[in-house]
Amino acid sequence: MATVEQRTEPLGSRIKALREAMDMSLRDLAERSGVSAPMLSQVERGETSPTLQVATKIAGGLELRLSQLLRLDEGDSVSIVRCEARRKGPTTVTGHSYELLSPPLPGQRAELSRHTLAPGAATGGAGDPPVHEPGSRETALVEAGAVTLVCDNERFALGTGDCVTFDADLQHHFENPGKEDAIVLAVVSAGLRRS
Amino acid sequence: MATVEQRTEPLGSRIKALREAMDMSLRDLAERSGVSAPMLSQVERGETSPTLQVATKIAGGLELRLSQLLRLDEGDSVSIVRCEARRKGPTTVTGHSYELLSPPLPGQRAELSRHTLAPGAATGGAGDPPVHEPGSRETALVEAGAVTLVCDNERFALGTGDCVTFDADLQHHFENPGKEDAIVLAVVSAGLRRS
DNA sequence: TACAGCCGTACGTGATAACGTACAAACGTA
DNA sequence: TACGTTTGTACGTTATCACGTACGGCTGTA
Repeated sequence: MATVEQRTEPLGSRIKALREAMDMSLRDLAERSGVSAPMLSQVERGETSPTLQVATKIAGGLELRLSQLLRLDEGDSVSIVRCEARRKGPTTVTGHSYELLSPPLPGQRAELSRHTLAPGAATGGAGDPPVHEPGSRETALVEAGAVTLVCDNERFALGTGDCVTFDADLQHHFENPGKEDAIVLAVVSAGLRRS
Repeated sequence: MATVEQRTEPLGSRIKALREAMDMSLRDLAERSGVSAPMLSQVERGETSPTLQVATKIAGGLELRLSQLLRLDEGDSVSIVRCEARRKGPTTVTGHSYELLSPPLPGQRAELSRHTLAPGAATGGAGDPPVHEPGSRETALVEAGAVTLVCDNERFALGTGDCVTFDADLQHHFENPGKEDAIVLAVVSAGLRRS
């Protein structure tokens, strides 16, 4: 019977490396995680595919969330986007323009964009599409001017230098109530497909 | 026998919601993922805890990485860090100071920091601690001046407005070769514990 | 009213994940 | 050298995961 040769090895190696980095034996991790030592051994060597239940326990024993543990085997290298090579975002609303600063690669963890808002303008209308994918989270920094964040029908006033973090899958947009241009730097992290 | 009432429901609901959002039936997802429809049904209802193998397949059928799928059940709400409430980072090297812009909460996906580099200064020495946790990834935007990124012994020259993304668990630091202060905005995403 | 088609779920079976125990090798100490 | 301890792994058993099949409930069409 030709065993399917499933790609579970890298995770096993990762677990082993992390465990050893924390200077723990299999039995130490077993006690901390509530998973038996032999099971851990098998998982580390890729001889078995753990259940989400035990995988979660193992991650917990390593003081990690399972999502963090799994995320370790992705992406690579260095990627530069030159100032002049920034991708302009489509201008759908007058008074709002933006550029994408992070590289257009799949598997990015965070997308950086720089938004310019004219006085009185807003990013997207009241209840428009500018809602991000489920599970995504946004961090925004006001570089210049002042803006109002409207998130889930609540309003938050933000001045220059203020920084806000919120669930980006909620209905939200920024407004510029001032007399001058406002510049907002936005970091959207952990988005999904299916817009 | 009192079944353990394991907390696997939220993931199941998530899967169901995503599947329905993509307008797919259990059998559709079964074909796309290679997991049987009855299995999917049980997972969605939290009646069983899938193997990492099949969980990966399910995520694949939803066009997601498993880490992304799992990440959906964390965090919440809005969190503001006022300009004057920024936490100053410890100044260990002369000529380098920085502030933390993102909130000091656990479970953050991305940490935003703003670094000021005096002429000739560098963030951390040559091969010093400023290496982030395994698996973390960093996106840096040069706001002012020019800097040189040294990542894994390779050098990258960056001008104002340039943006770079790289694996932050590699040996790296920034240098300011210019005559004026340089300001770098850094986004570190997906870090782990255990520095 | 039928019938064809799909939906999600209950059932029974084989595969395997996860446990507890027991073992051989490596280490430190007396 | 001999012993106690700890390391990681092999073994056999039980729990449960994952499959294929089959069923009742809906929806739309003839």
